Amino acid sequence: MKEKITRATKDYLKAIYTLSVNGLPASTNDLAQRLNIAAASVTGMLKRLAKTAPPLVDYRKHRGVTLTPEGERAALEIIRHHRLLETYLHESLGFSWDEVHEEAERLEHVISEKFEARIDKILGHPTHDPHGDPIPDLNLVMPQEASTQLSTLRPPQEATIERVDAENGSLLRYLQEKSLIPGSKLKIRAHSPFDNNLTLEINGKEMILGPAITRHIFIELI
Amino acid sequence: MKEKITRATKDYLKAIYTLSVNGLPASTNDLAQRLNIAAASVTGMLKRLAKTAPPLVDYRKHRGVTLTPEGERAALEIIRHHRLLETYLHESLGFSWDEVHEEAERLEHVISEKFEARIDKILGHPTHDPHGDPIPDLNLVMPQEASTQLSTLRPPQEATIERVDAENGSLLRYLQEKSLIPGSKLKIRAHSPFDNNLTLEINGKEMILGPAITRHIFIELI
DNA sequence: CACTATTTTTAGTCTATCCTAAATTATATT
DNA sequence: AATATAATTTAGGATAGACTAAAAATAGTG
Repeated sequence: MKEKITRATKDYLKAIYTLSVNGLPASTNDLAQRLNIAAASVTGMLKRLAKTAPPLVDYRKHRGVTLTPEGERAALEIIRHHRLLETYLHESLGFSWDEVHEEAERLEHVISEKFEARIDKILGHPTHDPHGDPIPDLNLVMPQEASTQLSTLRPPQEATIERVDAENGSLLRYLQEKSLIPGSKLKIRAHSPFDNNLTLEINGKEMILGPAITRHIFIELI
Repeated sequence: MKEKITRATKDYLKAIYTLSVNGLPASTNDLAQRLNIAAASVTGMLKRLAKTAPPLVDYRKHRGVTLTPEGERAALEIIRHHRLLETYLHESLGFSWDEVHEEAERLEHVISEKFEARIDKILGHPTHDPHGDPIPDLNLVMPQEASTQLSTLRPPQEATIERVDAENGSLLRYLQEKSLIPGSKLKIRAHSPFDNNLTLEINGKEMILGPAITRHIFIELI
């Protein structure tokens, strides 16, 4: 009775999942932008996804989509593949953290459960990928995700970087150069009003970062 | 000017390559069988492949297909991916030799040149995959392939198994159980006429094998 | 609350790749 | 050479997933 879940379907489910973390439905337009597909095409696809058996999404005209339990399950499976792969590419194959996303994006659709199990074991059942994103466990339970943005801190708070929310290669390379990576400890030295720049210290080095950057960095207070 | 080479295209090129090792064209029917596609569909696809720019195959009605230099290049790239992957899955991820084919079949289409280069390096630039099939090198030059069938030997010849030509999982498991794997040394003890069974000794154990098996095993005389 | 700007959907196409059934061509056998 | 069998091609469709242009619905603003 199970419908075949194609590559395109998986991409949609994954996108819907990440766009609706807060529980709110994902909009047609946001999906179109993230998937690089015309909005009209997204509408067509959502209709199809909504009438599979069992339905993968809950879609209502002009109101956006959410995942059904089945859809969420499928999304989590792919996300688990993706993040395990990113970790594996980084740890075992020496890919830099700005390269792993693109490669994992292609591999995630074709690896078997066996492949997944092997790399999971080799990596020691990791809970987070190189960007700090949580990896759903074998039962597809998603670990807690760091949710405090660096941009919300004020002196003299101190924190550890837990997660970086970016797929863009050049931004990631920039962050790495500044040691703005998961695990780094930092102290807030100053905050400037109006532009919301933060002055912070990492590894004894001071730097000033604007909100366009600090919004993408998630931390845990020390 | 380069045409996009799709997944289906690659599958066809690979199949044509392996079906025409001897230089003879591959037939529509053989391709259909190997690819599990209706013969009529193969005809349609071959026509398309013949009129890309540059053409990937040389196709003439009722005469079969051969690869053009461009087609052969593309085929060798995929075969390199496939065989490197099989080797990697076996050596580094602990897949058994009867499992690697299926997994590699899916992965070969999506790995990047970087991924290829990494596993090639990790494996020490292997020249043969776990079944003994030669792996084209970086310049796509194919190493010499063992071409003497075990079925042609007669007592008291001795040989080393170089290659096993099979994709079927249960046959592969059977061969492994009998130590009929690349590297094994064997002695021909007897040959029975009519049924062409061979009695041979491997690791001190004797066994009798019919031509349905010995035809798929390729050796190098000692 | 009416009007405009934005978002979303409808309608009509397109391409790649597959299918089945029928027609044609090639090969083998008398 | 005539015929039967096998292999191949033609013809006509189907489907998934994308596109553009135009229509419709929603949301924001005076």
